Amino acid sequence: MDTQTPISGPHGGKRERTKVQNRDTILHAARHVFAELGYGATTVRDIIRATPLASGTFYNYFKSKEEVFQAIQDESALRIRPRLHEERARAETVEAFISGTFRTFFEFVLADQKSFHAMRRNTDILRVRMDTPEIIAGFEELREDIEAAIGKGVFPAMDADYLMAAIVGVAFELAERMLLRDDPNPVSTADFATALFLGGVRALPRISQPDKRC
Amino acid sequence: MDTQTPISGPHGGKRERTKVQNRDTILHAARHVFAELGYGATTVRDIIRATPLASGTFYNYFKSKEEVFQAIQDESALRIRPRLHEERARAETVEAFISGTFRTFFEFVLADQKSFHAMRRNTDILRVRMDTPEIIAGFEELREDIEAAIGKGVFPAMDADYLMAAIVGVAFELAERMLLRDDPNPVSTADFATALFLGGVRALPRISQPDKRC
DNA sequence: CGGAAAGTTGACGGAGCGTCACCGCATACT
DNA sequence: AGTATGCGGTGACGCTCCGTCAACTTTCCG
Repeated sequence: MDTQTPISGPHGGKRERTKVQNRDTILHAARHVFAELGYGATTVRDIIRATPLASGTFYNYFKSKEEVFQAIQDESALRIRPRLHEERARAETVEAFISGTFRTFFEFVLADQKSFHAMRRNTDILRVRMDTPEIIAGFEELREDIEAAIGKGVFPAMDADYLMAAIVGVAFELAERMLLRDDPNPVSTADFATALFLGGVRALPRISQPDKRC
Repeated sequence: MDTQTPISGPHGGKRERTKVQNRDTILHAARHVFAELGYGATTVRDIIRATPLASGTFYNYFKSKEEVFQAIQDESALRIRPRLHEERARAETVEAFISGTFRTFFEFVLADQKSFHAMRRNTDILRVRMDTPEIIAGFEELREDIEAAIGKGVFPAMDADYLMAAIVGVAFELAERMLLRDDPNPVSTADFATALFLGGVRALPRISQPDKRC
């Protein structure tokens, strides 16, 4: 007995195992293809071809390339969301709230560069941003954290929705610019954003020679 | 003579006239279809079908739906760019520079709502932003205007590239939020952004009840 | 008026799409 | 172990969209 243990248990079953394995195979291949061709140029067939599976099998797991992409994005969002939330929940000051958010985000983006680039980049001039359920939840969590901070008296009472949008806009746009630089520096990028949100343009770090790059 | 004036001049020629007319027909149809289906779901065939022209004719004018979309975007960009530039060139203070930029932008977006929405919205959760040559030129113009303002002593010496990115990020993200509201108000939205850039979070307009909408 | 050039047409081969009847293998039951 | 059951992988199929191009129509101009 127990020679090659085809345990029929609900989790050790062959069915279950190949199911997660197939899903993983597809996601892995998709990550590769998206990075290679960009989101826009990628076809479902490209992903399938990068896989030993048949086309029908793909559709057992995902409805479209959008859904695959979404699954990949959600994975990233799920990794960073708790970090951001904890950072902000701990914050006793505006400084800690803002700087913690930006620093965590830019550091994550740099580490997760590949996924972030695939997310924003596309063929040529078309940029794509997919706001998956997890990402939208992240935005709403930010808004709630702002509202909580207002409640705690850390922030003045203001339009939390607009502030959330402003933070998101700056975070994504600066992240992209940061990645274009020769030596991306999440700390100094976060410092820039933090100074802006704390004191406005006049509080921005002074520099003698603006960091000029195309 | 001069019954239906088939003037053969280089500009009154029938050839020339139908050329601009066809192009216009396609652009008009495309605007309609993009607004109807969203950018992602639209196919070249959809645009052709919304037109009395044959498929081959379409390709005499545009290579792809991307190119049509780009032409539409460029049109908007060409309308707003000079306004923004003049506003900023006139600015003698940081206030005027920032507030002029945001106010002009949000007012334009509201008026041009349809085009902007087609630009950002897409099927469900996928957002598309196409940075056409004209739009990129607009970003670079903003950076140059910032650098010029630094030169004039209006701005302190800072990372103009990052500031440009921050302004762009806030402008686009707030514009989208603004359009989601029941009664979009470009002035108060611009006031919010301006206060943020002038004095940071603590300078933001106070409100008793945050404007909560999903 | 007539020849040349420019522009339009739509049918065509090629590719991606999503489906579904088929079938092999893991699972469940005796 | 042997057998029945049905899950899920397979890939060919019908469909749509793609971009092209040879044939045709219209405009231009001498």
